[in-house]
Amino acid sequence: MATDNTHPVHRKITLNDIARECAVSRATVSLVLRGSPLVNTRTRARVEEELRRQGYVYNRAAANLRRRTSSSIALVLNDLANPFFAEFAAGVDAAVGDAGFVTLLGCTSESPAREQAVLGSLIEHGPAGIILSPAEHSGAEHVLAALGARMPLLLFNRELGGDLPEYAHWDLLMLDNQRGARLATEHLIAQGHRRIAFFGGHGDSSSCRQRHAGYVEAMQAAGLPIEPRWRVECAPTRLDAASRTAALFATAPVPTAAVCYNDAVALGLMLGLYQRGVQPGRDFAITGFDDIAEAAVSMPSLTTLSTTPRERGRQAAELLLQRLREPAASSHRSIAPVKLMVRDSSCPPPTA
Amino acid sequence: MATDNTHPVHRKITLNDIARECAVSRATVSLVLRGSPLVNTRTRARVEEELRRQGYVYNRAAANLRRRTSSSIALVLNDLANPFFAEFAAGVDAAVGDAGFVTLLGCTSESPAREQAVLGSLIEHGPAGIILSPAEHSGAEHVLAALGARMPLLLFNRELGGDLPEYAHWDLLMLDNQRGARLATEHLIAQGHRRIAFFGGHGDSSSCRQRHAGYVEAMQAAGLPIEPRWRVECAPTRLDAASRTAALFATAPVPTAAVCYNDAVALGLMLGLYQRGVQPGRDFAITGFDDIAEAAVSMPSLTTLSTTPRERGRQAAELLLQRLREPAASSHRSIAPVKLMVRDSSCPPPTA
DNA sequence: GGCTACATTTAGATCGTTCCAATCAGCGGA
DNA sequence: TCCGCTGATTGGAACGATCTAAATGTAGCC
Repeated sequence: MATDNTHPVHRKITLNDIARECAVSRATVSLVLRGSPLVNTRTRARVEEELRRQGYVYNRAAANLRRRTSSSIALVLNDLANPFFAEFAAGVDAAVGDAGFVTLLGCTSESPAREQAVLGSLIEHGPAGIILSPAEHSGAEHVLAALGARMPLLLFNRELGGDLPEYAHWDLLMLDNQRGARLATEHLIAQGHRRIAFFGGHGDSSSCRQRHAGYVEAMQAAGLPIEPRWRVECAPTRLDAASRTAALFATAPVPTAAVCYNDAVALGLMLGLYQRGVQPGRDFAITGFDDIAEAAVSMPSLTTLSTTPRERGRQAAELLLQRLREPAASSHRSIAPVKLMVRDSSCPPPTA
Repeated sequence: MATDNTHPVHRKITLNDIARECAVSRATVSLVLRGSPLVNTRTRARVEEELRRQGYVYNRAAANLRRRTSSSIALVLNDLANPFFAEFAAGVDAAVGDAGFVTLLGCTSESPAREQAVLGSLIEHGPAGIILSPAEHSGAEHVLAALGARMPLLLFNRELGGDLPEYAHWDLLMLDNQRGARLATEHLIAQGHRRIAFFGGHGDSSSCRQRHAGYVEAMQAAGLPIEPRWRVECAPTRLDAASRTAALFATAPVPTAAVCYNDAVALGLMLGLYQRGVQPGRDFAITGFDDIAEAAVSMPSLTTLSTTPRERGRQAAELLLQRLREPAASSHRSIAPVKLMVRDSSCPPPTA
């Protein structure tokens, strides 16, 4: 709980040092620091000069202690190495910084146990609020145990398993996965495809379930068949996707297009198609999800759904800051829109 | 300096609350928290029960204030959205967390002005030390102005321009750019190439200069010619690299291989070659630098230099922690090794 | 001179923790 | 009975800032 692995720090210049040297009181120096109009112009100048001269640095921790405030926001991510979350983190940090807060970072590596430990360690530093992208299979009760119900929390990207206590005002920011996959599917249908597969991802991932639901929705609305063998699961990596390509072509009739779980899977599928002598974007249509950097420059360029993770980061930070302003407001669910980027990979079906 | 954009926080349970309820003193509760052997087993049990019951959370800021210690490390990056730095950050955070510290994050977006602002804001939170990957063109005097000379600092990836004050014990961790590029070039030479280009990157980037120097070193050691027109500059992006491909083939004799500044450039060059009807890995050899995730699954797979950014992150954190243990030790420069990953893109030259 | 009004400054308590020196109970030995 | 010793506990002063209420000086006015 209070294990000791901290480290002593060099002697620092304090308000007292400045006050003594200027022959004024601590309080006056404090007023100068905060730009109060109460202090005389001449004293202010003297004090400011002395602050510069001694290289004073403000001790925000001490101020926060006295004022019972906080100046940090914790950001807890399931996977920082994923470019999507890295961009998201950059967006969060920018907005958090603009608001005069600082970002406390924590990574959970998709482990609920680590998530609980990280949360427990971070709250001891007294953040004003927390942005959490939960680890897969993380439950509400763990988060509640680590944070208590009063800590302002914004959940990003995934819902928590288990029951939310209704007295916890936790906000939510999700991608519109379902609508995105529906848009992609509708686009393929409009191109003339009728046999469309849903490729990649795992059924136990909530984002994958939502995207699949959007696909089903569009197919049903168009009266098109949903063949179970056109639902191919794989890990969300290029490599695994490439190796599962054959599953699409096992038995006739074969699909002419695939809605992929995400861009990594889509690019892997492209690779797999090339290896079978099928040219994506001419013989077979593909859509992705995420609009990662490579999507625009792959061969063919990839039709996909743009999620603008940096924007999402800003939005997440702003939602949390809003919550800090009104702690008692009822909890808010936001669904971020996604945008279909039509490129070359979503060709019409070959006219047989 | 002390602008007010913080936010009040809900009433918290303190040592006093626990002490009162257990009819012991604050000091005893504090001893319990820190697992001191001084307290009686029965009182300890009573206090621990009460801590749990009231959902006490330790206030590390207050403790740090009293003990004049710190429990955070600041990590300041020029570009978090870059997967290389994202991995690096994940490594830093893991090691920092293992040591019982927490990571304060800051992004500078390659702007020296922003870097100074971010550093200024972060030190007010009293980190024990700082890991800084400087913005391009950031100078030692700015960093010194923001931090003072006593703050333990580890520079990663880039040196600072301007003069280092010799009294500042700043440590350094760099990639072995020069040796890496030399290895790649030597590998191409061993494959039989004699006309080898250096492709991509900008001359004002120090990592690019180092890599180019390694290329020159290998070429000269082998007695091979270095044609100025085989040094093609471009932005380190796939798109720009693809569009500069033609520059390699402007005048005969044309090169049969290229050492690329990094993987993004190498993948862009592949794209550009395909568009000219040249097949990389058969008609033309390519090497990259970084070993990003796609390098192993591109077509052809990319021979490149692995920099293991997550490992570098751990290493950076550990170097800084070591410095905290011995603040007065003389400054230390570490060069991280890179490893040549031979894959399909570095074919022998076509036997004409 | 005595009064109020205004501009500036300040002493001292406080935030939640840790540290130091002091206290206290119990017990055994001289 | 007195002394010293050990084990357990504690009061009060820090840490570096802020806040409150009160003090100080200085004019202006009758």
